[in-house]
Amino acid sequence: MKKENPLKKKLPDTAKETYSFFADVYDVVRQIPKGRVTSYGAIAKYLGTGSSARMVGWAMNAAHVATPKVPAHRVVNRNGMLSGKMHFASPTQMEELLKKEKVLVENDIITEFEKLFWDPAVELDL
DNA sequence: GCATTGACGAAGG
DNA sequence: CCCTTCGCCAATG
Repeated sequence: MKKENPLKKKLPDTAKETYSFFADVYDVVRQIPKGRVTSYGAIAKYLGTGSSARMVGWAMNAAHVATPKVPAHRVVNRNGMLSGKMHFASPTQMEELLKKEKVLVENDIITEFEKLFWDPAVELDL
């Protein structure tokens, strides 16, 4: 069952399969509990690592138009750094959102990232 | 159609 | 331990 896709307006035939990847990424990110965070690599791994973490980040770029809105602010790199904060409406938006969820951010790095880390491959237990 | 880039990550020096 | 290089895969120039 497909839902309305954010990029369906473009939807190249070559990317048809790739599209499932997008949907999966969005679905996983939406399942991230409040106050928790995960990494691009973790998501990629959960999806089978066959796609590489970069594709996750790339998918996030399109997540801005995904419905419902994907909490992309809960996704950071393996370093726990807010690498994509500059892609939000405001460079501080990501940080603000995280702090609202009791996620402390210091110097663009999530404090105790290891403790707040939410691994879909573990939590969702495949 | 080839070259560069990118919200990443792991490995090598 | 810090910095550089390679790999991934799709998009964009």
